[in-house]
Parts: sequence; structure tokens; C-alpha cells
Amino acid sequence: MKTLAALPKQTSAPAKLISPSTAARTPTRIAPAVSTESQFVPLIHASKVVLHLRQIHAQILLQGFSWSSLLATQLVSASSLRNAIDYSISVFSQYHPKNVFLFNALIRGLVKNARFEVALSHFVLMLRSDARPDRMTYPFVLKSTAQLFLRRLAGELHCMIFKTGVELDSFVENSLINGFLAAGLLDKAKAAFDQMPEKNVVTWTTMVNGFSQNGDNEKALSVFSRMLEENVRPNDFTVVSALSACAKIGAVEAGLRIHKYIKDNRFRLNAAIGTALVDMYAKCGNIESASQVFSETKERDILTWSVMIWGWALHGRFQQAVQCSKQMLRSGIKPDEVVFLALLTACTHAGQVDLGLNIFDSMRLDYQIDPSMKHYSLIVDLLGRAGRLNEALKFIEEMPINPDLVIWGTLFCACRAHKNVEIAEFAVTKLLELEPKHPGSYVFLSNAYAAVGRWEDAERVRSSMQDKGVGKGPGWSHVEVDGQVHRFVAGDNAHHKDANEIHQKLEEIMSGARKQGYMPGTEWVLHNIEEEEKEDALGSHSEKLALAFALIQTSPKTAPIRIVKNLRICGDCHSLMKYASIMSQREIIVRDIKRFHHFKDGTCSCGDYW
DNA sequence: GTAGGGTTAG
Repeated sequence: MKTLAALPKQTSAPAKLISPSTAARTPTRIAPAVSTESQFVPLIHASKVVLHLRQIHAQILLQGFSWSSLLATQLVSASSLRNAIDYSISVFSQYHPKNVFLFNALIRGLVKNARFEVALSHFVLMLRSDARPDRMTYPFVLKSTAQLFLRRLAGELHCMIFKTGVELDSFVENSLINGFLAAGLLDKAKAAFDQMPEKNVVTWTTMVNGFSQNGDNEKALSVFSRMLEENVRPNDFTVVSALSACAKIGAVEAGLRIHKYIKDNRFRLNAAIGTALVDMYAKCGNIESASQVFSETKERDILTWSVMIWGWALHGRFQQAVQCSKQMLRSGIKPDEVVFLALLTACTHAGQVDLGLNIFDSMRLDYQIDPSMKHYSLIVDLLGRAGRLNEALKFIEEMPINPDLVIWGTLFCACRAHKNVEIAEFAVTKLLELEPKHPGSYVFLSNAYAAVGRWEDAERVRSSMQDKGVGKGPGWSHVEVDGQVHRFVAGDNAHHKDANEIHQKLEEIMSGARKQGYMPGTEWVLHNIEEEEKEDALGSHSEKLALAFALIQTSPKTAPIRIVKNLRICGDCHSLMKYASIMSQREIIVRDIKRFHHFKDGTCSCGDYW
């Protein structure tokens, strides 16, 4: 065994600026004898744990090598990759002067450890120092701005790169595009993309993903198609992004094509691709295919399980959701907070109150997961729907975090459904207290005012909502016909080329339904938050337009009609869909913001409980 | 003369 005594004598100037207290206490025998500083580099690379790095650090000092920026950089880099970012920062702060390598190593390490603000603050330090950022610096800085959605900074970095003449390589350019997309600067992203001479697979993937993140999933899918036309080979990242775009808008035909592409091109069904496929099928209403792909996916991580459990929950398949989570436990994966959200959602939709409460307790006691506001609001919903309002109130009062507007709103809706004026009024008072802090939740508040007869206040809230432009946005529905996604907006089909025909068809459906007992009207539902505006003629709700369009465009014996809606389906549309499923003898699948409704032979899979 | 890199799913 080599010891320090066997190592060569000091040959260079003593170490500077390292305090021994930061080095390990027993710096013996870690490394073989070395005679030059560069020989430490492979030792640093080979170190598996931070303790070894600390020992090497100490040995460098004891041997009296000049403490070079090379070694400092290597230590910063190696420790940041071994989850010891605080040690990286301490090494960084001890070495002077700091050059571009050292800054880059630290910024990279901070980004890898998701410390984006700190990364940016070190970038600012860098600008104030003598070290000039180079083409290695910008990708990480841009990643930080992207993660933090910093709009202005993305533009400023763009200018800085041009002003300082940093070499533009594909890494810098792709990062710039991603920075623009993350900041919502679609035009800038598109301009940068269009003028890029050599777009690689990452460039294309960034665009697909970026459009999808910005809610323009149709555009994301068209970019993906263009990429194939230009013979750029997608990689795993690309197909996952494209599948995610399909999932968001329920584009099952596009999703099927991508699945076929994956099979034809022999992509390995790894956890990422398997998960994306399961998610796509589940969110497109095809839960059986989701389940099929899930069983074919042998490599599963927690995301794979959680999208499957979510899928069952969304489709109201409570038993399978529970089954699936048990199977997950048996396979040795511990549930996280999202899995619990999925399970609690499944309980809520199935009216399984006591089981839901047990699951909630188990989450805290058996898995040490602190419930988030979302978990709490699911429990309030669970109790509230079942009419256990006093329990719900008690539960809220005992919550360890301050209940937000959603919590009180959920309680309020439950009270209204179960006609408990007393607790409803209490919930409204709480909503009022919270009003100034929640500019985004005016609809809720306005409903609350209306419910207690304060019409002027209701109107005031509604108009201030319009002034501030924080409206919930128009309700829309999608329906896919022959792989094309068609979007309908509530009360506005005038611009559609088939407007007359759609209107006629809708009339036909409604009069047919009336003969069978359909009563137009705002049927009572538990939650009418985010329903489309009542004052819109019911006949023009976007899902009805989509239904009429799909009935015109597709032949009777084909696949189910799948409609995706951005808000909750209203009671009237829900009722009409049931009649429409009888008259057309078609299966109609509606995905609203909360769950799936499978209408068949006059009934809905949600059992009218939603 | 110079160590180091960008995109994905609930």
C-alpha cells in the first residue's frame, strides 16, 4: 500500500488559499504516488464518492502541488456530478483567480443539480469578473432561464451572444431556441429555427417539445411530420415529445401513427417510450390499449406506473387503479405524491370515501409524504360529494397549511349540491378573505356571490375579471377526423366552413333527443366551476358542435367519436350525449378537464357522478 | 497550449 511517506517530495510552491479544515481529516493512502498535478485528474475521475474527492483534495495540499485551476475545476465538476454541489461551491469559492473553466464547471454543476437561480447568480458574478463567458457557458445559462421561465433574460442573452461574438454552434443555437420557447417567445424561436443552416435531431425535438409546452400541440405534431419529410431521424426524446402532444389534445390517430413508426423503426420499448405510449392511449380514451402497452413495457419506472394508475382513475376504473398500485408495491417501487393523487382521484370518482381516507393516512404514516394542497382538496371533495360536510369542514380546519381558494371553493360547491346554507356561507366568507390574493379565480368567487344573492358583487367580480383579462378563456373542444384535429369554440361556429350543416345536424340531434325525454337546461352538477358560460345558448357549447361535426363527417360503423374538452362538461351536454349515443348507435368518448365519459347505449361510464 | 455541452413523459 502506498502511503504519503512514499510519495515524492514537494516540488513546487506551497498550496494557496485552501484551508485544511475543508480537507478530509485522514488524508492517507488514497492515491498512488504521482509526480505531476495532471496525474491527479484520472484519480478524480475514478473517485466514486465525495469522500475520495475530499481525500484527494487533501493529498494535493499535503504534497504541496500548486493548486491549479485545472485541479479545482476537476474537483468542482466531479463533486457536482456526485450530488455534492455544496462541496463544489466551497472548492470554487476557495480558488482564485476564477477563470472561464472554473465558472463553467460550477454553473454546469449547479444546473445538473437543479439550482437554477444560483447558476444564474454565478453567471452574473462571471460577467463582473475577468472571465468571459464562452460557447460552453451559454447552454447552461439558457437552460436556467428556460427552467425559470425568464422571458426578458432569454432575449438579453441572445443579444449578449451576438455582441460578444461568441461562436454559435448547434449547442448554443438549440439552447437559444429552447430558451425562447420556454419564455413563450414563439416568433423568436421560429426565426432562429428557420435560419439555422444545419438543424439536427435536437433542434427538431426542441421545436416539437416547445410548441407542445406552449399549448400548440397541432403545431408540435406538424413540426414532427415535417421532420420526417426532411428525413431527419427522430430519437427517443422526439417520439416521447410527439406522443405527449397527442396525449394533450387526444389525437389518437396521430398517436397510432407514431406508435407504428416506433414499431417499424425498432425503437426499444424502454421506460420513457412505454410511459409516453401508455399516457397517450390513456388520455386519448383508449384505456385498453394503454393497458396493453403497459404490459408489454418491461422496464417500468415510477412514471410508467403512475400514468397507468392515472389512466385507470381518469376512466373511472377504480378497481384497476387499486390493483395496479398494489402490483407496483409488489414490484418494489415506492409510491410518490403523484401516485397518491391518482389513487385519491380514483376514490373520489368512485365515491369510495373511507378507502380514500385510509389511503390519505397511509400516505403520511407509511410513506412519510407530506400532503400537498391538491391532496387536501381531493379529500375535501371526497367528503363533500358524499355529503359529509361537517367532517369536510373539520378536516379543513385541522389542515396544517392554510387552505387556499380551491379548498373553500370545493367545500362551497359541495354545500350547494347538498343544500347546506350555513356551511356554504362560511365557505363564502373564507373565499372573500382570499379574494385579493387570487386574481385567477374570479369565476369561483362570482358564483359564490351569486349563490348568496349578492348579485352586484357577482357582477363586479365578473367585470373586473374582464378588465384584467384573467377570464377562464373560451371553452373549446377538439374532435379528430381522419387524423385532422378540428377545434370548436363555444358559441362561435360562424367561421367554420360547415357551419350551416353543423347547426342543422345539432338541431336534428336535439329534437330527436327531446322525443326520447331529453330536457334542455342547466342540469345540476356538483362542480360548475369552469363550465362554459351559462348565458351562451346551450345549443352552442363546443362539445355539441364537435359532436355534430363528427356525426356528419364519419360513417356510422367506424370507431368511437372522441371529443376532448378544455373545461368540465356541463350537465346539459352530458345528458344530450347519452341520447346521442342511443340515436346514433355510436360510442361517444368525451375527455373533460377532470375525467373521461364513455357514453354508450344511453349511459355514461361515470354513472352521472362527476 | 487549455479541462467542460443542448432536447423527453405524470
